[in-house]
Amino acid sequence: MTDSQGALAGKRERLVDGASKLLHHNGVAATTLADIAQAADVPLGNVYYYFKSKDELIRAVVAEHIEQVDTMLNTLDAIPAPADRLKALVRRWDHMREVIARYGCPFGTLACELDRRSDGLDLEAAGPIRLILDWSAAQIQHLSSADPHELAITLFAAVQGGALLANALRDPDIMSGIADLPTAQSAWF
Amino acid sequence: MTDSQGALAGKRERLVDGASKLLHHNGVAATTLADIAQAADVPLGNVYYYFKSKDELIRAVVAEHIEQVDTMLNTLDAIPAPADRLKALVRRWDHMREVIARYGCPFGTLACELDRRSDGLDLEAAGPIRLILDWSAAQIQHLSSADPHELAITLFAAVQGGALLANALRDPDIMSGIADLPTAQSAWF
DNA sequence: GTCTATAAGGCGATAGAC
DNA sequence: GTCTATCGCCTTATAGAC
Repeated sequence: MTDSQGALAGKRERLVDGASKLLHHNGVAATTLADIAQAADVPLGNVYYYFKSKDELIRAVVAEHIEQVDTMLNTLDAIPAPADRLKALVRRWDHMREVIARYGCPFGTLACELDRRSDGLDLEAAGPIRLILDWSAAQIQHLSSADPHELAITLFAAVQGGALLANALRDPDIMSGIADLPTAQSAWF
Repeated sequence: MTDSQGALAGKRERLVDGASKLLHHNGVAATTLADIAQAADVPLGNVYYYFKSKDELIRAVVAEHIEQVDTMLNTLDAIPAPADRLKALVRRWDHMREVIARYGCPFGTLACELDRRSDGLDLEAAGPIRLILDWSAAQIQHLSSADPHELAITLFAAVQGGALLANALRDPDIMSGIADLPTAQSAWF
């Protein structure tokens, strides 16, 4: 119950964690329930005791992402200066550069793939992105007289665009280049 | 033979054009050969006379994208000043902002979805992006003493990140905001 | 070259024993 | 609550008439 990664965690938790990883690495469409069940060491038929459909399992993954972002932003709030909080945010993506170069940003790629749907899931998948943008805008409000919403978008667009290019070109250094930008360093705040 | 969009174009051309649109709007996985055949007004079984598999049809779509980018860049080359060429490049994406807000950048989303594969198609899908980056770097070389490759990535990352956020938030104005940036305006070249 | 009919396989989802 | 067996559908791909 307490272990968030290992085999001792609850079955529901193992299913969500396994699905999260597989969706990121292989994409939504290529990931089957059989794959997820195997990764979580749960028999296929038992998945439906915890989730009534594949879509609902994906929804749980999105909710888990939102939870992770929320935790991350709360951690960043402990940093005294707002400008340093923003720099630390960008540094998080730089630290994930190897994974990003292979599989892209987990939030960005999932939003991109689910955005093509017209059930509610397309908008839900934007949740983590909305959270980060709103938080960033709040930090910027302390720093600049310019439009915080617009500056937040500029900042995170650089991160997401950098992640996309790093992934397409399989080049982790692109993420570092983005993190070193004056933009990301909040020199213009 | 000469019509590139209408029903008079050759079947192969209609198939590629229809597939290109459907892959952009619905994604690779959700698009079936039956959908493509119907959009192109070609019987399902006949598709296999022109393409030996779905993957090869997707490959043809990527090749078509590369062709389109090549044509676009040649057109931009007619603009006298390199700085104006770069601005015009970014403006192209701004002009597509409504489509981008609904379906994302055609090149970016396709690269993102195909990047999760390990056959050759993942790297081929990065072709349009590579072309644009190389061309941008060449323009920047006329303008700045800084690293042209890095500046080109900064510029196009802003465009691609903006497209991703515009799509996730369903907000076309984000694309305009990116186009108005000093970065995109090449103020720092 | 064109098209219909269908084969072959994989998937999400369910039934029902335990 | 757990798990096995399997159903029914959809998709890619092919066989073969025209």
